[in-house]
Amino acid sequence: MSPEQPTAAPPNAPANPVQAMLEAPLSLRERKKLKTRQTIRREAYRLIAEQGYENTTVEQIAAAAEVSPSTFFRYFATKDDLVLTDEYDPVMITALLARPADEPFLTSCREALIGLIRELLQHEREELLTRMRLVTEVPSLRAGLHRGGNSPQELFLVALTRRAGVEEPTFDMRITAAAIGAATTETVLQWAAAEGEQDIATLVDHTFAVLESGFAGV
Amino acid sequence: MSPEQPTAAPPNAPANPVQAMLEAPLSLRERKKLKTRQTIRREAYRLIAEQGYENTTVEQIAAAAEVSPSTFFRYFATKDDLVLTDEYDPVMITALLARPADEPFLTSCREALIGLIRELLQHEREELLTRMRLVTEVPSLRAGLHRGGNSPQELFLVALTRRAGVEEPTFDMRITAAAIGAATTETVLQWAAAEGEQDIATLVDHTFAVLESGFAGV
DNA sequence: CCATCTTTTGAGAGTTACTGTCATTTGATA
DNA sequence: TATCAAATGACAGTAACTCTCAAAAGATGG
Repeated sequence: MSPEQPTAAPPNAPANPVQAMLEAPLSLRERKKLKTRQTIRREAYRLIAEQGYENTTVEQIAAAAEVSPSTFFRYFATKDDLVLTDEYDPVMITALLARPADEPFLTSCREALIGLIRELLQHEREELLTRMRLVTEVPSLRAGLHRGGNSPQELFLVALTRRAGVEEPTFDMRITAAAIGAATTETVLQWAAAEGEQDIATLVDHTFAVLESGFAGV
Repeated sequence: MSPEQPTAAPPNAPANPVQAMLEAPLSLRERKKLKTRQTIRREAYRLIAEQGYENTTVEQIAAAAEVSPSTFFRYFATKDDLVLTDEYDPVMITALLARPADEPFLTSCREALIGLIRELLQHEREELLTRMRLVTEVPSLRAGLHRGGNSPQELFLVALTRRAGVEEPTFDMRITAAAIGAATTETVLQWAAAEGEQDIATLVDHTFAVLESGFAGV
């Protein structure tokens, strides 16, 4: 019924996950869907840049993308999802699970994060900046960041649970994922707030140093 | 225009902040406002318990509380605020700032938290449990937890900034507040998920031990 | 007690995000 | 070319808000 998200890259996919997804052979139907999705997003970002997020209605976006409002909601469950969803969570989880299991989890996170972000910056730097700026500025988006499923917090929790090979996460895992996820989010937002002028790897390193130190500095 | 929140307890208020707020001399107008606010909340919780959160409309709540929908929104900016807002943030900040300035921030947080929670449990244990259960279950509430102003994250950030005596929080303060705030939230939710049967002081202690250790265990 | 000013309230109209249904179109398949 | 499944659009409906304005009720000074 609803259009599928692009599937996660398999473990043996090419090094660049973004390219990997784009290179996959697609049927006409799938190409059209992808195109529609991209058109909606593109037109949405254009209108939002012109008028602001709150002043841009779903109806306007749908009209600009030449689809009906119904169709808009078939591609994005909510207006917020335009900005909040991306397709990198599975990639990040894969990257996390690819790290040695006996490595401290903080180290795994730092390395996986830096790797993924570097990749993203090469291809979608501007879009990422725009998105993060919107998230910072629009309250409903800021809130939505922590909604079920696609928050960094959930992501780290899944990785931790799987790595431990258990079904249900423990309390320790929950608080760990929560803390690391929140700190990570804050770091990316900080980077966007500085217009991307600070080196994000340095910021991430710094964040994880603070986490590792047990917040000794404050 | 909009009804005022009960003001923060002054530094030299009685030990129990809840009582302190209730003991303040109130004009007839203020008493009515407080009563209206309490009635709305009480009727709302009653209806929500019967029908669930999503199935309970603002119109129903307003009718049950015998006010107009307009008035509902004068008392609660959003339906979510019924569950998400409380009046303890200023109390917590005061408690945090009352700790010695050279104490590690983590210690200050742990002690202030345990103190406040113990206080709350004596008077509003059931309501707190209900609220936290709702927050866990209803997605929009879970998201709203992190919205501007009344999240633990914001609260810790304000405390950190004031304690350092500066205007703008540093990057370190941001990630620290984010991590501690998220871990704290998770802890309280865990307590509620276990129906309040675990000792919350023990849970909090455990959480802060994990934070202090630099996540050495995972 | 009365007159006046201010705050609070209710009524009503309007906007917008979202849901659900159903008939039509369009790509896939044999 | 005929058939089936997926995608779309039109439409009606719901509910959370927002705004405006006039009426009601408490505060205040005489």
